[in-house]
Amino acid sequence: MLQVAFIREHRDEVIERLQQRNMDASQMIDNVITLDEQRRKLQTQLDNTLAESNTIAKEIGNLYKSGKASEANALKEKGAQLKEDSKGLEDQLNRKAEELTELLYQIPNIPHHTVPAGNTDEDNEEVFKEGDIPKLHANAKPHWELVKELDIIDFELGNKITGAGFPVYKGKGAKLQRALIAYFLDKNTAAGYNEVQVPHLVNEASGFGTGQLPDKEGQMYHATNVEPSLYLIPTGEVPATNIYRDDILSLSQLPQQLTTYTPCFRVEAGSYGADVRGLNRLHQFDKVEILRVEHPEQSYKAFEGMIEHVKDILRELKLPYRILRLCGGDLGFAAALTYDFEVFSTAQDRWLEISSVSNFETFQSNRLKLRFRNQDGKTQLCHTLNGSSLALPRVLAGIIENYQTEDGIQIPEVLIPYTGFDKI
RNA sequence: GGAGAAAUGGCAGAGUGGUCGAAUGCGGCAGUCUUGAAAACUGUUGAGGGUCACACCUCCGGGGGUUCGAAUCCCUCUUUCUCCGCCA
Repeated sequence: MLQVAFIREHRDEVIERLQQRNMDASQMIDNVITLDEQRRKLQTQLDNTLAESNTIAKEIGNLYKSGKASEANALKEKGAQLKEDSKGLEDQLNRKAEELTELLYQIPNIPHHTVPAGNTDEDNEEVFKEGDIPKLHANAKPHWELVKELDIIDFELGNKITGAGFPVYKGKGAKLQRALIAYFLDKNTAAGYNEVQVPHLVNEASGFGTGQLPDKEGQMYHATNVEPSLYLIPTGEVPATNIYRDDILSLSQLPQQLTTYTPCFRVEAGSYGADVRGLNRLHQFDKVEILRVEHPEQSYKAFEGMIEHVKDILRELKLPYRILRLCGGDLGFAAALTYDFEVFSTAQDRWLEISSVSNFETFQSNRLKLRFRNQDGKTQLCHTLNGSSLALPRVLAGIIENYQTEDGIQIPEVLIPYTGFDKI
């Protein structure tokens, strides 16, 4: 969420930069400024009332001590009246503050100045491309056919147990999946990310902290038969980032680098057609995530570092990929800048998104109250970043499709030590 | 699941109705001393709101209550610890 003080001081700039998202925020921004003014006015009134009430309470204490009970009793009435006043003011203040917060929740992050204009994914800007697209044999097939023939991923079985979008990985398919997870985690920890295992259900405060709530309420599975209700995580980002909620880090604690492997659960309502075939879109999938908490001056350098890291993994896997800089219209609610990685699937003849690296700047940390103590000893909001390294199903799809041969699927060399076999 | 105890600033730990945003110690920061460091000494050191800056307000696990006044009393929830039971 954007900082009110920033909005107040940079009204025109905020409106102008949000236009990059194809939204006219002027009305919202002006409402924020008005609500904030009203809020502060009420706060002052309340403070003054409480100050008076405090003074009287002290006086009464002194009067009792000096034995002037009757005078003290006279003052009590006034104190009671002030208390009543303060309650009324407090109610008004809370309502106003809530209204302001709700409005702020609806305003997305300000795009980074490099974010290109545009409405849809067609307007995303390709910034990098690497790797050879393999020439497949004549009988090459998409992964959903291959995995069925080889009996390594069973969609129908998952459908029986749970429903569509919850596949069962079997035999070498399961092993390959596990190999990828181990390989990703090893790469990430070698690069300095600390491995953590986190809960797969989170409370409401965590959902708000990273910005999934209230924006993506409908996208998350929600367990409501427990009190308080819990959400199944749509990404490891949510629990991992919330590790830092309400923290004040020292300069020496920055940067923080985490990596975590988690399943991810997404409702994905309204999806249909070829986009969602096979592994392309699931309700449950695995992902290894990398996450950083950075000094604001370092965050874009860190962003580049994360991009290079993901590149390195894809190079090792020898998968052809490209990097897109998301346009304003495609940029996620909380992100200031996002680069998507896409692997080319030869058999499907299309690009599959396998990673998304974002800098949220202070958007998440403002909600999280994640701060650090700067050189002047003042608290200041950190920048948060995260990215997938990587999302499993589409990497799996990319490997299965691009590495297919007439007599089975070759395993990428770097994975063989993890799988223990070189062909499926 | 049962019984008991507890939750205070970065940490430890005082504080049972007004003089408490809170003793003291440790840690942190700054200074003195030193060639430099350590030690010692001196000062300083929670967060948020508000203000040009002060003033002022809020916060002692969360929420609610009693009172003119709550860290302190009451209710409730959560968490932690000890003992017992059960269990992957």
